Amino acid sequence: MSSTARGARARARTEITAAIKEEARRQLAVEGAAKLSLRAVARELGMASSALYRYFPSRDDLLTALIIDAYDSLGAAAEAAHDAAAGAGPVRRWTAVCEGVRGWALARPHEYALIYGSPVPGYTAPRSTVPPASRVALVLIGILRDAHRDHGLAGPPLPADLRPEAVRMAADFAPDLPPAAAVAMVAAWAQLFGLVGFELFGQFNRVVEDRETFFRHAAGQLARTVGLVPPQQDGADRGEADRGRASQATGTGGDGSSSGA
Amino acid sequence: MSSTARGARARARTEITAAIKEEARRQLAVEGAAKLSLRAVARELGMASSALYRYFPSRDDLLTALIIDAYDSLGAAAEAAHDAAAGAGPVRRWTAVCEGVRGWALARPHEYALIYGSPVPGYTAPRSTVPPASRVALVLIGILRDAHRDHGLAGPPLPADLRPEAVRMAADFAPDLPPAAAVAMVAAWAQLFGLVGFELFGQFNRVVEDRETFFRHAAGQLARTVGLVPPQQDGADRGEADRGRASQATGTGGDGSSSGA
DNA sequence: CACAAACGAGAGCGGCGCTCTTGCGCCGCC
DNA sequence: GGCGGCGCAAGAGCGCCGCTCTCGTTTGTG
Repeated sequence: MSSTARGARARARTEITAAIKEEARRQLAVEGAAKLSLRAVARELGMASSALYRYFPSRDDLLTALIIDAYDSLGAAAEAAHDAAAGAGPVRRWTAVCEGVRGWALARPHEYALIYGSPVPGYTAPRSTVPPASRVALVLIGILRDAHRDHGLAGPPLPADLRPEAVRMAADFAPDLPPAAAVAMVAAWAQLFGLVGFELFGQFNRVVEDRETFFRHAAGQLARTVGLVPPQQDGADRGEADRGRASQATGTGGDGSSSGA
Repeated sequence: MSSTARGARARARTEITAAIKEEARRQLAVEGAAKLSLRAVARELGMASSALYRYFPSRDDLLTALIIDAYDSLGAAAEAAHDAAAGAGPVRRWTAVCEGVRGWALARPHEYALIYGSPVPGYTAPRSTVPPASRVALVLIGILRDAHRDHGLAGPPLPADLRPEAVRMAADFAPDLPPAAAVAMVAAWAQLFGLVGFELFGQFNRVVEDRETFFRHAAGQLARTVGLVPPQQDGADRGEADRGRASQATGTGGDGSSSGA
Protein backbone atom coordinates (compact mmCIF):
# COMPACT_ATOMS: atom_id res chain seq x y z
CA MET A 1 0.00 0.00 0.00
CA SER A 2 2.66 2.41 0.85
CA SER A 3 4.44 2.07 -2.43
CA THR A 4 1.75 2.80 -5.00
CA ALA A 5 -0.77 5.53 -5.43
CA ARG A 6 -0.50 7.45 -2.23
CA GLY A 7 -1.73 10.36 -4.22
CA ALA A 8 -0.64 12.01 -7.40
CA ARG A 9 1.83 14.15 -5.50
CA ALA A 10 3.72 11.24 -4.02
CA ARG A 11 3.79 9.38 -7.28
CA ALA A 12 5.13 12.40 -9.08
CA ARG A 13 7.84 12.64 -6.48
CA THR A 14 9.03 9.07 -6.91
CA GLU A 15 8.90 9.48 -10.66
CA ILE A 16 10.96 12.63 -10.61
CA THR A 17 13.39 11.08 -8.18
CA ALA A 18 13.81 8.17 -10.53
CA ALA A 19 14.25 10.47 -13.50
CA ILE A 20 16.96 12.39 -11.69
CA LYS A 21 18.83 9.22 -10.83
CA GLU A 22 18.44 7.96 -14.36
CA GLU A 23 19.83 11.12 -15.89
CA ALA A 24 22.60 11.21 -13.30
CA ARG A 25 23.50 7.64 -14.16
CA ARG A 26 23.59 8.60 -17.81
CA GLN A 27 26.02 11.42 -17.11
CA LEU A 28 27.99 9.14 -14.84
CA ALA A 29 28.52 6.73 -17.68
CA VAL A 30 29.72 9.51 -19.94
CA GLU A 31 31.78 11.77 -17.72
CA GLY A 32 32.46 9.87 -14.54
CA ALA A 33 31.55 10.60 -10.97
CA ALA A 34 33.93 13.50 -10.56
CA LYS A 35 32.21 15.53 -13.23
CA LEU A 36 28.66 14.70 -12.29
CA SER A 37 26.95 18.05 -11.91
CA LEU A 38 23.61 18.76 -10.33
CA ARG A 39 23.18 21.73 -12.58
CA ALA A 40 23.76 19.65 -15.67
CA VAL A 41 21.25 17.05 -14.52
CA ALA A 42 18.68 19.73 -13.82
CA ARG A 43 19.38 21.39 -17.16
CA GLU A 44 18.86 18.12 -18.99
CA LEU A 45 15.62 17.56 -17.16
CA GLY A 46 14.40 21.05 -17.92
CA MET A 47 14.15 22.19 -14.35
CA ALA A 48 15.88 24.79 -12.24
CA SER A 49 18.94 23.53 -10.43
CA SER A 50 17.53 24.70 -7.15
CA ALA A 51 14.45 22.54 -7.59
CA LEU A 52 16.63 19.47 -7.59
CA TYR A 53 17.50 20.07 -3.97
CA ARG A 54 13.93 19.18 -3.07
CA TYR A 55 14.83 15.61 -3.99
CA PHE A 56 18.45 15.27 -2.97
CA PRO A 57 19.76 17.56 -0.26
CA SER A 58 23.24 17.58 -1.72
CA ARG A 59 25.36 16.22 -4.51
CA ASP A 60 26.81 13.64 -2.15
CA ASP A 61 23.34 12.36 -1.35
CA LEU A 62 22.67 11.84 -5.03
CA LEU A 63 25.95 9.97 -5.26
CA THR A 64 24.99 7.85 -2.27
CA ALA A 65 21.71 6.90 -3.91
CA LEU A 66 23.57 5.91 -7.05
CA ILE A 67 26.03 3.89 -4.98
CA ILE A 68 23.25 1.94 -3.33
CA ASP A 69 21.63 1.29 -6.69
CA ALA A 70 24.95 0.15 -8.09
CA TYR A 71 25.53 -2.27 -5.23
CA ASP A 72 22.07 -3.66 -5.76
CA SER A 73 22.56 -3.96 -9.47
CA LEU A 74 25.85 -5.74 -9.02
CA GLY A 75 24.38 -7.99 -6.37
CA ALA A 76 21.52 -8.88 -8.67
CA ALA A 77 23.94 -9.64 -11.48
CA ALA A 78 25.95 -11.91 -9.21
CA GLU A 79 22.84 -13.71 -8.08
CA ALA A 80 21.63 -14.09 -11.63
CA ALA A 81 24.96 -15.50 -12.72
CA HIS A 82 24.80 -17.94 -9.85
CA ASP A 83 21.27 -19.02 -10.58
CA ALA A 84 22.14 -19.58 -14.20
CA ALA A 85 24.68 -22.15 -13.05
CA ALA A 86 22.52 -23.50 -10.28
CA GLY A 87 22.76 -27.14 -11.21
CA ALA A 88 26.52 -27.22 -11.66
CA GLY A 89 29.22 -28.04 -9.17
CA PRO A 90 30.57 -25.53 -6.70
CA VAL A 91 33.65 -24.60 -8.72
CA ARG A 92 31.56 -23.87 -11.78
CA ARG A 93 29.11 -21.85 -9.73
CA TRP A 94 31.98 -19.95 -8.13
CA THR A 95 33.57 -19.02 -11.40
CA ALA A 96 30.15 -18.17 -12.82
CA VAL A 97 29.63 -15.62 -10.08
CA CYS A 98 33.13 -14.22 -10.56
CA GLU A 99 32.55 -13.84 -14.26
CA GLY A 100 29.18 -12.28 -13.57
CA VAL A 101 30.83 -9.66 -11.41
CA ARG A 102 33.45 -9.01 -14.05
CA GLY A 103 30.86 -8.75 -16.79
CA TRP A 104 28.80 -6.28 -14.81
CA ALA A 105 31.88 -4.20 -14.10
CA LEU A 106 33.00 -4.13 -17.70
CA ALA A 107 29.55 -3.02 -18.78
CA ARG A 108 29.34 -0.24 -16.19
CA PRO A 109 32.88 0.85 -15.46
CA HIS A 110 31.89 4.15 -13.91
CA GLU A 111 29.36 2.59 -11.59
CA TYR A 112 31.96 0.05 -10.58
CA ALA A 113 34.42 2.83 -9.91
CA LEU A 114 31.76 4.52 -7.84
CA ILE A 115 31.52 1.63 -5.41
CA TYR A 116 34.97 0.04 -5.53
CA GLY A 117 37.15 2.95 -6.55
CA SER A 118 38.45 5.58 -4.22
CA PRO A 119 35.82 6.71 -1.79
CA VAL A 120 35.17 10.43 -1.67
CA PRO A 121 37.51 12.25 0.72
CA GLY A 122 35.73 12.78 3.97
CA TYR A 123 32.93 10.54 2.93
CA THR A 124 32.08 7.38 4.81
CA ALA A 125 29.36 5.18 3.43
CA PRO A 126 26.16 5.35 5.45
CA ARG A 127 24.83 2.19 6.99
CA SER A 128 22.21 1.88 4.31
CA THR A 129 24.88 0.82 1.86
CA VAL A 130 25.89 -2.18 3.91
CA PRO A 131 23.18 -4.71 3.02
CA PRO A 132 23.30 -4.15 -0.74
CA ALA A 133 27.08 -4.20 -0.59
CA SER A 134 26.97 -7.63 0.98
CA ARG A 135 25.02 -9.39 -1.70
CA VAL A 136 27.97 -10.58 -3.76
CA ALA A 137 29.72 -11.89 -0.67
CA LEU A 138 26.54 -13.66 0.42
CA VAL A 139 26.31 -15.48 -2.88
CA LEU A 140 29.90 -16.65 -2.56
CA ILE A 141 29.35 -17.71 1.03
CA GLY A 142 26.30 -19.68 -0.06
CA ILE A 143 28.39 -21.62 -2.55
CA LEU A 144 30.92 -22.42 0.11
CA ARG A 145 28.21 -23.47 2.53
CA ASP A 146 26.71 -25.87 0.04
CA ALA A 147 30.09 -27.28 -0.88
CA HIS A 148 31.02 -27.70 2.74
CA ARG A 149 27.79 -29.50 3.46
CA ASP A 150 28.16 -31.81 0.48
CA HIS A 151 31.85 -32.53 0.24
CA GLY A 152 33.69 -30.57 2.88
CA LEU A 153 36.24 -27.92 2.10
CA ALA A 154 39.95 -28.28 1.53
CA GLY A 155 41.52 -25.29 3.15
CA PRO A 156 45.02 -24.49 4.26
CA PRO A 157 45.77 -24.65 7.97
CA LEU A 158 45.11 -21.65 10.12
CA PRO A 159 48.02 -20.03 11.93
CA ALA A 160 47.47 -19.91 15.66
CA ASP A 161 47.46 -16.13 15.89
CA LEU A 162 44.71 -15.81 13.34
CA ARG A 163 42.43 -18.33 14.97
CA PRO A 164 40.50 -16.00 17.31
CA GLU A 165 39.81 -13.59 14.48
CA ALA A 166 38.80 -16.43 12.21
CA VAL A 167 36.36 -17.77 14.77
CA ARG A 168 34.85 -14.33 15.19
CA MET A 169 34.54 -13.84 11.45
CA ALA A 170 32.85 -17.19 10.96
CA ALA A 171 30.45 -16.50 13.81
CA ASP A 172 29.63 -13.08 12.42
CA PHE A 173 28.67 -13.81 8.88
CA ALA A 174 29.32 -17.46 7.99
CA PRO A 175 28.19 -19.58 10.93
CA ASP A 176 27.97 -22.70 8.79
CA LEU A 177 31.58 -22.45 7.68
CA PRO A 178 34.74 -23.52 9.47
CA PRO A 179 36.81 -20.55 10.60
CA ALA A 180 39.58 -21.22 8.12
CA ALA A 181 37.07 -21.16 5.29
CA ALA A 182 35.65 -17.84 6.44
CA VAL A 183 39.12 -16.32 6.35
CA ALA A 184 39.89 -17.77 2.95
CA MET A 185 36.54 -16.58 1.69
CA VAL A 186 37.08 -12.97 2.73
CA ALA A 187 40.55 -12.96 1.22
CA ALA A 188 39.26 -14.41 -2.04
CA TRP A 189 36.46 -11.87 -2.05
CA ALA A 190 38.91 -9.00 -1.86
CA GLN A 191 41.20 -10.63 -4.37
CA LEU A 192 38.37 -11.06 -6.85
CA PHE A 193 37.79 -7.34 -6.85
CA GLY A 194 41.51 -6.78 -7.14
CA LEU A 195 41.47 -8.70 -10.40
CA VAL A 196 38.41 -6.90 -11.71
CA GLY A 197 39.65 -3.50 -10.63
CA PHE A 198 43.07 -3.92 -12.20
CA GLU A 199 41.53 -4.89 -15.50
CA LEU A 200 39.01 -2.09 -15.39
CA PHE A 201 41.36 0.65 -14.30
CA GLY A 202 43.96 -0.08 -16.91
CA GLN A 203 46.59 -1.74 -14.78
CA PHE A 204 46.59 -4.72 -17.13
CA ASN A 205 47.04 -2.51 -20.15
CA ARG A 206 50.30 -3.75 -21.57
CA VAL A 207 50.37 -6.80 -19.36
CA VAL A 208 47.37 -9.00 -19.99
CA GLU A 209 45.87 -9.20 -23.44
CA ASP A 210 43.49 -12.16 -23.39
CA ARG A 211 41.77 -10.93 -20.29
CA GLU A 212 38.74 -13.17 -20.53
CA THR A 213 40.80 -16.34 -20.47
CA PHE A 214 43.14 -14.97 -17.86
CA PHE A 215 40.27 -14.03 -15.60
CA ARG A 216 38.58 -17.38 -15.96
CA HIS A 217 41.77 -19.09 -14.92
CA ALA A 218 42.35 -16.76 -12.00
CA ALA A 219 38.79 -17.20 -10.80
CA GLY A 220 39.25 -20.95 -10.92
CA GLN A 221 42.41 -20.64 -8.86
CA LEU A 222 40.53 -18.47 -6.40
CA ALA A 223 38.00 -21.28 -6.06
CA ARG A 224 40.86 -23.57 -5.13
CA THR A 225 42.18 -21.24 -2.48
CA VAL A 226 38.82 -21.21 -0.73
CA GLY A 227 38.81 -24.97 -0.64
CA LEU A 228 36.58 -25.77 -3.59
CA VAL A 229 38.16 -28.65 -5.44
CA PRO A 230 37.57 -29.10 -9.15
CA PRO A 231 35.54 -32.14 -10.13
CA GLN A 232 38.47 -34.29 -11.19
CA GLN A 233 40.71 -35.52 -8.44
CA ASP A 234 43.33 -33.18 -7.30
CA GLY A 235 46.43 -35.02 -6.27
CA ALA A 236 48.15 -34.35 -9.57
CA ASP A 237 48.58 -30.80 -8.50
CA ARG A 238 51.50 -30.50 -6.22
CA GLY A 239 54.39 -32.32 -7.77
CA GLU A 240 53.64 -30.74 -11.10
CA ALA A 241 54.90 -27.45 -12.38
CA ASP A 242 58.58 -27.23 -12.80
CA ARG A 243 60.98 -28.84 -10.49
CA GLY A 244 64.35 -27.55 -11.30
CA ARG A 245 65.16 -25.03 -13.89
CA ALA A 246 64.56 -26.05 -17.44
CA SER A 247 60.89 -26.36 -16.82
CA GLN A 248 59.15 -24.93 -19.85
CA ALA A 249 57.37 -28.22 -20.38
CA THR A 250 54.97 -27.18 -17.66
CA GLY A 251 51.33 -27.19 -18.26
CA THR A 252 50.26 -29.27 -21.20
CA GLY A 253 47.59 -31.20 -19.43
CA GLY A 254 44.53 -29.05 -19.13
CA ASP A 255 43.36 -28.63 -15.61
CA GLY A 256 39.81 -29.21 -16.56
CA SER A 257 38.75 -25.63 -16.53
CA SER A 258 39.65 -25.41 -20.14
CA SER A 259 36.98 -27.80 -21.23
CA GLY A 260 33.83 -25.92 -21.80
CA ALA A 261 31.45 -28.69 -20.78
CA MET B 1 75.44 18.83 -15.29
CA SER B 2 71.87 18.97 -16.23
CA SER B 3 70.42 18.62 -12.79
CA THR B 4 72.14 21.24 -10.67
CA ALA B 5 72.91 24.88 -11.05
CA ARG B 6 71.87 25.62 -14.56
CA GLY B 7 71.45 29.15 -13.43
CA ALA B 8 69.55 30.79 -10.64
CA ARG B 9 66.43 31.04 -12.77
CA ALA B 10 66.30 27.34 -13.44
CA ARG B 11 66.96 26.44 -9.84
CA ALA B 12 64.21 28.73 -8.66
CA ARG B 13 61.91 27.01 -11.08
CA THR B 14 62.62 23.53 -9.78
CA GLU B 15 62.32 24.77 -6.24
CA ILE B 16 58.95 26.34 -6.85
CA THR B 17 57.78 23.28 -8.71
CA ALA B 18 58.76 21.17 -5.73
CA ALA B 19 57.02 23.54 -3.35
CA ILE B 20 53.83 23.34 -5.39
CA LYS B 21 53.88 19.57 -5.37
CA GLU B 22 54.63 19.52 -1.69
CA GLU B 23 51.73 21.79 -0.83
CA ALA B 24 49.46 19.86 -3.20
CA ARG B 25 50.44 16.63 -1.48
CA ARG B 26 49.64 18.21 1.85
CA GLN B 27 46.17 19.17 0.67
CA LEU B 28 45.76 15.76 -0.90
CA ALA B 29 46.37 14.11 2.44
CA VAL B 30 43.78 16.33 4.09
CA GLU B 31 40.99 16.65 1.57
CA GLY B 32 41.59 14.04 -1.08
CA ALA B 33 42.22 14.30 -4.77
CA ALA B 34 38.71 15.43 -5.66
CA LYS B 35 39.02 18.60 -3.64
CA LEU B 36 42.55 19.47 -4.62
CA SER B 37 42.33 23.03 -5.86
CA LEU B 38 44.95 24.97 -7.75
CA ARG B 39 43.66 28.16 -6.27
CA ALA B 40 44.03 26.83 -2.76
CA VAL B 41 47.57 25.69 -3.43
CA ALA B 42 48.45 29.07 -4.88
CA ARG B 43 46.80 30.84 -1.97
CA GLU B 44 48.78 28.80 0.53
CA LEU B 45 51.99 29.56 -1.34
CA GLY B 46 51.20 33.26 -1.48
CA MET B 47 51.08 33.51 -5.20
CA ALA B 48 48.40 34.29 -7.73
CA SER B 49 46.54 31.27 -9.04
CA SER B 50 47.38 32.22 -12.58
CA ALA B 51 51.09 32.09 -11.79
CA LEU B 52 50.77 28.44 -10.99
CA TYR B 53 49.98 27.66 -14.60
CA ARG B 54 53.56 28.51 -15.47
CA TYR B 55 54.55 25.31 -13.71
CA PHE B 56 51.66 22.96 -14.41
CA PRO B 57 49.58 23.62 -17.49
CA SER B 58 46.47 22.19 -15.85
CA ARG B 59 45.13 20.64 -12.72
CA ASP B 60 45.34 17.22 -14.32
CA ASP B 61 49.02 17.73 -15.01
CA LEU B 62 49.63 18.48 -11.37
CA LEU B 63 47.73 15.32 -10.51
CA THR B 64 49.81 13.37 -12.99
CA ALA B 65 53.00 14.61 -11.39
CA LEU B 66 51.70 13.54 -8.01
CA ILE B 67 50.73 10.15 -9.41
CA ILE B 68 54.22 9.54 -10.73
CA ASP B 69 55.73 10.59 -7.43
CA ALA B 70 53.35 8.27 -5.61
CA TYR B 71 54.25 5.32 -7.81
CA ASP B 72 57.90 6.01 -7.21
CA SER B 73 57.41 6.37 -3.49
CA LEU B 74 55.48 3.10 -3.34
CA GLY B 75 58.06 1.37 -5.48
CA ALA B 76 60.83 2.60 -3.24
CA ALA B 77 58.95 1.37 -0.18
CA ALA B 78 58.50 -2.05 -1.74
CA GLU B 79 62.17 -2.22 -2.64
CA ALA B 80 63.19 -1.13 0.83
CA ALA B 81 60.96 -3.75 2.41
CA HIS B 82 62.49 -6.35 0.16
CA ASP B 83 66.05 -5.30 0.89
CA ALA B 84 65.36 -5.39 4.59
CA ALA B 85 64.52 -9.08 4.21
CA ALA B 86 67.23 -9.74 1.69
CA GLY B 87 68.80 -12.68 3.41
CA ALA B 88 65.58 -14.54 4.11
CA GLY B 89 63.82 -17.17 2.05
CA PRO B 90 61.54 -16.31 -0.84
CA VAL B 91 58.31 -16.63 1.13
CA ARG B 92 59.55 -14.28 3.79
CA ARG B 93 60.77 -11.82 1.19
CA TRP B 94 57.44 -12.03 -0.63
CA THR B 95 55.38 -11.31 2.45
CA ALA B 96 57.81 -8.57 3.43
CA VAL B 97 57.16 -6.79 0.16
CA CYS B 98 53.40 -7.28 0.53
CA GLU B 99 53.49 -5.84 4.00
CA GLY B 100 55.65 -3.00 2.77
CA VAL B 101 53.03 -2.14 0.18
CA ARG B 102 50.28 -2.32 2.76
CA GLY B 103 52.21 -0.18 5.19
CA TRP B 104 52.87 2.46 2.59
CA ALA B 105 49.20 2.50 1.63
CA LEU B 106 47.98 2.79 5.20
CA ALA B 107 50.33 5.69 5.78
CA ARG B 108 49.26 7.55 2.63
CA PRO B 109 45.69 6.51 1.88
CA HIS B 110 44.98 9.41 -0.42
CA GLU B 111 48.10 8.86 -2.47
CA TYR B 112 47.21 5.21 -2.72
CA ALA B 113 43.72 6.15 -3.86
CA LEU B 114 45.30 8.42 -6.42
CA ILE B 115 47.11 5.59 -8.15
CA TYR B 116 44.94 2.55 -7.46
CA GLY B 117 41.53 4.12 -7.02
CA SER B 118 39.20 5.14 -9.78
CA PRO B 119 41.01 6.90 -12.57
CA VAL B 120 39.74 10.34 -13.48
CA PRO B 121 36.97 10.26 -16.10
CA GLY B 122 38.43 10.84 -19.52
CA TYR B 123 41.91 10.57 -18.17
CA THR B 124 44.33 7.90 -19.31
CA ALA B 125 47.69 7.72 -17.64
CA PRO B 126 50.48 9.00 -19.86
CA ARG B 127 53.31 6.67 -20.75
CA SER B 128 55.58 8.31 -18.24
CA THR B 129 53.66 6.62 -15.43
CA VAL B 130 54.43 3.15 -16.70
CA PRO B 131 57.99 2.61 -15.44
CA PRO B 132 57.38 3.86 -11.89
CA ALA B 133 54.16 1.87 -11.79
CA SER B 134 56.08 -1.30 -12.56
CA ARG B 135 58.50 -1.15 -9.68
CA VAL B 136 56.44 -3.18 -7.23
CA ALA B 137 55.78 -5.85 -9.81
CA LEU B 138 59.46 -5.97 -10.68
CA VAL B 139 60.38 -6.63 -7.07
CA LEU B 140 57.92 -9.48 -6.90
CA ILE B 141 59.15 -10.89 -10.19
CA GLY B 142 62.68 -10.74 -8.86
CA ILE B 143 61.72 -12.85 -5.88
CA LEU B 144 60.11 -15.41 -8.14
CA ARG B 145 63.11 -15.46 -10.42
CA ASP B 146 65.46 -16.14 -7.55
CA ALA B 147 63.22 -18.82 -6.12
CA HIS B 148 62.84 -20.44 -9.50
CA ARG B 149 66.58 -20.49 -10.00
CA ASP B 150 67.24 -21.91 -6.56
CA HIS B 151 64.42 -24.32 -5.93
CA GLY B 152 62.01 -24.22 -8.80
CA LEU B 153 58.42 -23.13 -8.48
CA ALA B 154 55.38 -25.19 -7.62
CA GLY B 155 52.58 -23.82 -9.70
CA PRO B 156 49.25 -25.17 -10.81
CA PRO B 157 48.96 -26.49 -14.34
CA LEU B 158 48.15 -24.14 -17.15
CA PRO B 159 44.92 -24.65 -19.10
CA ALA B 160 45.56 -25.13 -22.78
CA ASP B 161 43.65 -22.03 -23.85
CA LEU B 162 45.72 -19.80 -21.62
CA ARG B 163 49.06 -21.12 -22.80
CA PRO B 164 49.68 -18.72 -25.71
CA GLU B 165 48.87 -15.74 -23.54
CA ALA B 166 51.06 -17.10 -20.75
CA VAL B 167 53.99 -17.55 -23.11
CA ARG B 168 53.57 -14.01 -24.38
CA MET B 169 53.37 -12.62 -20.86
CA ALA B 170 56.49 -14.45 -19.75
CA ALA B 171 58.38 -13.30 -22.81
CA ASP B 172 57.27 -9.72 -22.29
CA PHE B 173 58.25 -9.07 -18.73
CA ALA B 174 59.49 -12.24 -17.02
CA PRO B 175 61.71 -14.07 -19.47
CA ASP B 176 63.32 -16.10 -16.71
CA LEU B 177 60.03 -17.49 -15.46
CA PRO B 178 57.96 -20.38 -16.75
CA PRO B 179 54.74 -19.18 -18.39
CA ALA B 180 52.55 -20.59 -15.65
CA ALA B 181 54.50 -18.62 -13.07
CA ALA B 182 54.12 -15.40 -15.02
CA VAL B 183 50.36 -15.86 -15.07
CA ALA B 184 50.21 -16.69 -11.38
CA MET B 185 52.42 -13.73 -10.63
CA VAL B 186 50.20 -11.22 -12.42
CA ALA B 187 47.12 -12.62 -10.73
CA ALA B 188 48.75 -12.44 -7.32
CA TRP B 189 49.89 -8.91 -8.06
CA ALA B 190 46.34 -7.80 -8.75
CA GLN B 191 45.02 -9.75 -5.79
CA LEU B 192 47.53 -8.13 -3.47
CA PHE B 193 46.14 -4.73 -4.33
CA GLY B 194 42.65 -6.08 -3.94
CA LEU B 195 43.44 -6.92 -0.35
CA VAL B 196 45.10 -3.59 0.33
CA GLY B 197 42.37 -1.63 -1.41
CA PHE B 198 39.55 -3.35 0.42
CA GLU B 199 41.16 -2.65 3.75
CA LEU B 200 41.92 0.93 2.87
CA PHE B 201 38.58 1.80 1.34
CA GLY B 202 36.53 0.46 4.20
CA GLN B 203 35.25 -2.73 2.67
CA PHE B 204 36.60 -4.67 5.65
CA ASN B 205 34.92 -2.38 8.11
CA ARG B 206 32.64 -4.74 9.95
CA VAL B 207 34.26 -7.81 8.50
CA VAL B 208 37.93 -7.97 9.40
CA GLU B 209 39.11 -6.60 12.71
CA ASP B 210 42.64 -7.90 13.19
CA ARG B 211 43.72 -6.71 9.79
CA GLU B 212 47.43 -7.00 10.33
CA THR B 213 47.26 -10.69 11.12
CA PHE B 214 44.70 -11.31 8.43
CA PHE B 215 46.85 -9.60 5.84
CA ARG B 216 49.99 -11.45 6.82
CA HIS B 217 48.15 -14.72 6.40
CA ALA B 218 46.64 -13.71 3.08
CA ALA B 219 50.02 -12.56 1.79
CA GLY B 220 51.49 -15.89 2.78
CA GLN B 221 48.75 -17.70 0.90
CA LEU B 222 49.44 -15.49 -2.09
CA ALA B 223 53.04 -16.63 -1.94
CA ARG B 224 51.81 -20.20 -2.18
CA THR B 225 49.65 -19.49 -5.19
CA VAL B 226 52.64 -18.17 -7.09
CA GLY B 227 54.53 -21.33 -6.34
CA LEU B 228 56.71 -20.26 -3.44
CA VAL B 229 56.70 -23.13 -1.00
CA PRO B 230 57.21 -22.32 2.66
CA PRO B 231 59.97 -24.11 4.53
CA GLN B 232 58.46 -27.38 5.65
CA GLN B 233 58.17 -27.24 9.35
CA ASP B 234 55.48 -29.24 11.00
CA GLY B 235 54.34 -26.99 13.73
CA ALA B 236 51.55 -26.98 16.23
CA ASP B 237 49.04 -25.21 14.10
CA ARG B 238 47.85 -27.74 11.65
CA GLY B 239 45.13 -30.12 10.90
CA GLU B 240 42.39 -27.63 11.61
CA ALA B 241 41.06 -26.65 8.23
CA ASP B 242 37.59 -27.93 8.49
CA ARG B 243 36.89 -31.35 9.89
CA GLY B 244 33.93 -31.54 7.55
CA ARG B 245 33.33 -34.80 5.77
CA ALA B 246 36.00 -35.79 3.36
CA SER B 247 38.43 -33.09 4.33
CA GLN B 248 41.05 -34.27 1.97
CA ALA B 249 44.72 -33.71 2.33
CA THR B 250 44.62 -29.94 2.94
CA GLY B 251 47.57 -28.91 0.94
CA THR B 252 50.99 -28.96 2.46
CA GLY B 253 52.29 -28.16 5.85
CA GLY B 254 52.00 -25.06 7.95
CA ASP B 255 52.68 -21.74 6.42
CA GLY B 256 55.04 -20.79 9.15
CA SER B 257 53.73 -17.27 9.32
CA SER B 258 52.40 -17.89 12.77
CA SER B 259 55.77 -17.67 14.40
CA GLY B 260 56.41 -14.15 15.51
CA ALA B 261 60.02 -13.82 14.49
C1' DC C 1 -13.10 26.26 2.02
C1' DA C 2 -9.01 27.66 4.33
C1' DC C 3 -4.56 26.57 5.55
C1' DA C 4 -0.10 24.48 5.74
C1' DA C 5 3.01 21.87 3.45
C1' DA C 6 5.36 20.82 -0.73
C1' DC C 7 7.03 22.63 -4.81
C1' DG C 8 9.40 25.33 -8.87
C1' DA C 9 11.84 29.30 -10.37
C1' DG C 10 14.98 32.96 -9.98
C1' DA C 11 18.67 35.60 -8.03
C1' DG C 12 22.75 35.43 -5.74
C1' DC C 13 27.16 34.01 -2.98
C1' DG C 14 31.62 32.17 -2.92
C1' DG C 15 34.68 29.13 -5.18
C1' DC C 16 36.51 26.68 -9.01
C1' DG C 17 39.63 25.84 -13.61
C1' DC C 18 41.44 28.35 -16.99
C1' DT C 19 42.66 32.42 -20.26
C1' DC C 20 44.29 36.88 -21.57
C1' DT C 21 46.56 40.96 -20.95
C1' DT C 22 49.70 43.89 -18.68
C1' DG C 23 53.78 45.25 -16.56
C1' DC C 24 58.36 43.99 -14.43
C1' DG C 25 62.96 41.99 -13.50
C1' DC C 26 66.55 38.93 -14.84
C1' DC C 27 69.40 36.83 -18.58
C1' DG C 28 72.54 36.63 -22.33
C1' DC C 29 74.50 39.03 -26.30
C1' DC C 30 76.77 42.62 -28.72
C1' DG D 1 77.83 48.21 -19.89
C1' DG D 2 73.78 48.97 -22.11
C1' DC D 3 69.89 46.74 -24.14
C1' DG D 4 66.52 43.68 -26.25
C1' DG D 5 63.96 39.70 -25.25
C1' DC D 6 62.15 36.22 -22.49
C1' DG D 7 60.35 34.24 -18.32
C1' DC D 8 57.58 35.50 -14.82
C1' DA D 9 53.85 37.21 -11.50
C1' DA D 10 49.66 39.51 -11.06
C1' DG D 11 45.01 41.03 -12.03
C1' DA D 12 40.67 40.89 -14.34
C1' DG D 13 37.42 38.12 -16.24
C1' DC D 14 34.60 34.05 -18.33
C1' DG D 15 31.71 30.26 -17.54
C1' DC D 16 30.94 26.69 -14.61
C1' DC D 17 29.98 24.63 -10.04
C1' DG D 18 27.35 23.51 -5.18
C1' DC D 19 24.34 25.52 -2.43
C1' DT D 20 20.98 29.00 -0.11
C1' DC D 21 17.14 32.11 0.24
C1' DT D 22 13.13 34.14 -1.10
C1' DC D 23 8.82 34.32 -3.32
C1' DG D 24 4.75 32.99 -5.80
C1' DT D 25 2.14 28.80 -6.90
C1' DT D 26 0.19 24.26 -6.48
C1' DT D 27 -1.88 20.59 -3.87
C1' DG D 28 -3.47 17.51 -0.39
C1' DT D 29 -6.08 17.80 4.02
C1' DG D 30 -8.81 19.05 8.32
